[in-house]
Amino acid sequence: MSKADKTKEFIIERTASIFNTKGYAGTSLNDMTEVTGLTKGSIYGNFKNKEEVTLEAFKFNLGIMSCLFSTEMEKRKTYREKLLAYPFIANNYSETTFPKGGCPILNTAVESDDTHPILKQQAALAFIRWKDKIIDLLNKGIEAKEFSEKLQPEQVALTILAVLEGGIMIRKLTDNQEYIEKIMNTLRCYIEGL
Amino acid sequence: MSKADKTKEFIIERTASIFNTKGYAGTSLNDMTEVTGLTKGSIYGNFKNKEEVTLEAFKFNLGIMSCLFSTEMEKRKTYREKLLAYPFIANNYSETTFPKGGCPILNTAVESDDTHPILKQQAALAFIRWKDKIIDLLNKGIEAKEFSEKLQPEQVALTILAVLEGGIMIRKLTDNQEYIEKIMNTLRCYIEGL
Amino acid sequence: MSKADKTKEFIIERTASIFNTKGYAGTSLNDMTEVTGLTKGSIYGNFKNKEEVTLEAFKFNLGIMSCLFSTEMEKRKTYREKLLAYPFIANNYSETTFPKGGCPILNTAVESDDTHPILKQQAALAFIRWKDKIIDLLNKGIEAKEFSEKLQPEQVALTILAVLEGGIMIRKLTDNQEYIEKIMNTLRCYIEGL
Amino acid sequence: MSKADKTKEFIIERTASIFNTKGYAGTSLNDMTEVTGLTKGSIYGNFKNKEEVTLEAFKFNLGIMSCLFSTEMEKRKTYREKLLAYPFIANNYSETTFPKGGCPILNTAVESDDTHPILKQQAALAFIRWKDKIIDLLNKGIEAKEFSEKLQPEQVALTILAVLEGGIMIRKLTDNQEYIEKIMNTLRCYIEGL
DNA sequence: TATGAATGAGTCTTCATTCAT
DNA sequence: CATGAATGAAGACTCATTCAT
Repeated sequence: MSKADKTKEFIIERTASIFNTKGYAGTSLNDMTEVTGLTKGSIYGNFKNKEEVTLEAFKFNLGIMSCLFSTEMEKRKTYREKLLAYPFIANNYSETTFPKGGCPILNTAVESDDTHPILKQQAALAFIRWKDKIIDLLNKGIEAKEFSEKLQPEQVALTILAVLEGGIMIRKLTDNQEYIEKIMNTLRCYIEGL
Repeated sequence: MSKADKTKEFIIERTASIFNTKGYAGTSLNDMTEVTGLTKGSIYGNFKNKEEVTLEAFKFNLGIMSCLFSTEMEKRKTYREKLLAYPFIANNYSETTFPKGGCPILNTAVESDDTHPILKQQAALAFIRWKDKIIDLLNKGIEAKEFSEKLQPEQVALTILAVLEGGIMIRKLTDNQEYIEKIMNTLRCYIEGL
Repeated sequence: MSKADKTKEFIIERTASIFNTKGYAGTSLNDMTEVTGLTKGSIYGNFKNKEEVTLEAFKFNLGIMSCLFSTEMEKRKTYREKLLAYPFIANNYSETTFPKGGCPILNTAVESDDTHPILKQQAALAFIRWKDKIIDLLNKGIEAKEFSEKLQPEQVALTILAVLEGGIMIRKLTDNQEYIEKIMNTLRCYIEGL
Repeated sequence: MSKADKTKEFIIERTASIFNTKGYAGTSLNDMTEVTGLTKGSIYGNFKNKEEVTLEAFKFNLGIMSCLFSTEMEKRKTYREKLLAYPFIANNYSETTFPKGGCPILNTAVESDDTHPILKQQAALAFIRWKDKIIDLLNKGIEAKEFSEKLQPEQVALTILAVLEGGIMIRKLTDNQEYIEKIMNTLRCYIEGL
């Protein structure tokens, strides 16, 4: 890996959480220089734009979250148990493992309505991929006779995601861990009843 | 109502939807003068600073949404039917009735994490009041033997809100009406099964 | 005249000569604040852009030069004498009357080849108007039997302008007053022989 | 020729036309790396700074132009015919033979008034050499009885240059080939009448 | 010698805010 | 009360230049 690539990665690693906290527009070049210790010139030497940093930081945050879910899922065998990884992680949410600032998709969805169409598009894409992944799990679970045949995969997938995102948002808003636990409790029951 | 109060209200009415669309930080004084036809000086004559406008615009957007739900609820008699007003409205969501830009609580929750603590607090308060209102409905419904006695009001209320907010966010992100309909479908079933 | 208009005019007056000296791109906002004593914000309150200032400064410089020629011409009666105003003024060139930095059309022509198409267009327009004005004088002179009927107005007009601009450029480059005098001497003979 | 010299020459060759088009200040190091395919470090390895490149690029452009006139003149026998090479070339001006961007002396004269004294000095020197070369031709022509004895060599030389530069500038400004043809027509007559 | 990476002063522009009128 | 004009800090971004490798 070249030095340029190292610096790029370094910049992304350091800035990602600010982007996810202050918002992708609310994060300034100054924020970025402060947290990296680099100069503006250096950042512009490694990225074309603030937008490019923004986009890659979003991907980075997304990656952390995906990884978190994936590794937990791999530990689990049945499809039902795999799905239960979602409420499990959201419940045992911790700032050290989960991207600081919450779900990057949620954050981007809300922030970049008008202001940043490319980022919004990236987030929408990520969301749909996520949804399709859950649908895939559900279909496999149906095949494996784990879930009811009558189950409507897309509706279920969307519901799981809505509860998840809604829960994360409520936690972020109220800083009340109890709330998300209760919501995830419902989600667990919902999945168990599929 | 004094002239000052009228102007204040006028400013709020006009700016509220920009705030809910562009974000409370992303909306500039220039945006405000453009949409009101007033001068910056005039805005500062009626409000202490941008934050004050921000706060009142948030309240205004909140009011529109509350009103929407309340009037629909009043038409309905049983508590179950009252609760079903939520998925009903979210489903028949329209930019003319619902605040443009989506749920102000959700928006504020996401945007104002670090950047605007007072606004975040207001949103948190509004959320808790909303939650408590649903709890109240649930308790009354239990008393009226509409709902199961075993039902845990806070968990149910939080779940309803999570699905609602999650659904709105997904709609905002994907611009896909079908998605929210499916999610609200689940919510309807959930409420009907209480 | 409103205060805004006064400030605008003030800014133009003060900056015009820098633009004509340092070039329209080479003049920075800092140059402009220094020479006006105003802040950047104030300049942007009165002009949309640096480009807008640039364009108006060009017009201002153009105006000074046109005025210089016009007033000298009005003093003169015959068309031949009127044309002789050009070498006369270029000869008695002085930094106090003539725009500092030389002919704005010449300067703009050279500077804004690629970099500033709108400005170049303005300069080209000004040039053509100037040329047509000379053609008009020539035609009137022909009618008045002052000039030969065989004279080709456009060629003569273009020649006068080329010698004039060439002379100004040579003066600017060499800082040698003698040179322009010699060139204007030729121009005078040329006009006298028409 | 050492490798260093080769690289230097390569850089000059490639950058010269940008300098003459965008201006000596308007051309950035990035422009230079783009057009050469080299790195900034490499350019700084071969030249002390941007100014040095600037100066040599100016010389290079000057050389092209001089060469163009010289070779045309060598084909011609009488001094009058040699002088007529100027309007001939300016008339048959083509972007492939003539330095792109026009006469480097003219460009430098206009651009570098305040901003770049050394470059201006170089241009002034080149101009005077040019003028003296024409004076030389005129004197030889007088000796050879081609031109009138009464002719004032410096005035004629300056006039020729003024018309030439004025014409080139007008062409650059208006992009109208017809204009320069008319001007060069006058110049031809002027030389023929010497 | 050539490179890639970093620098920091500089560019233009927008921001929320103030205040004399 | 409302206005128009001014402020200066902060915004993103580009520049010529340097230096370890």
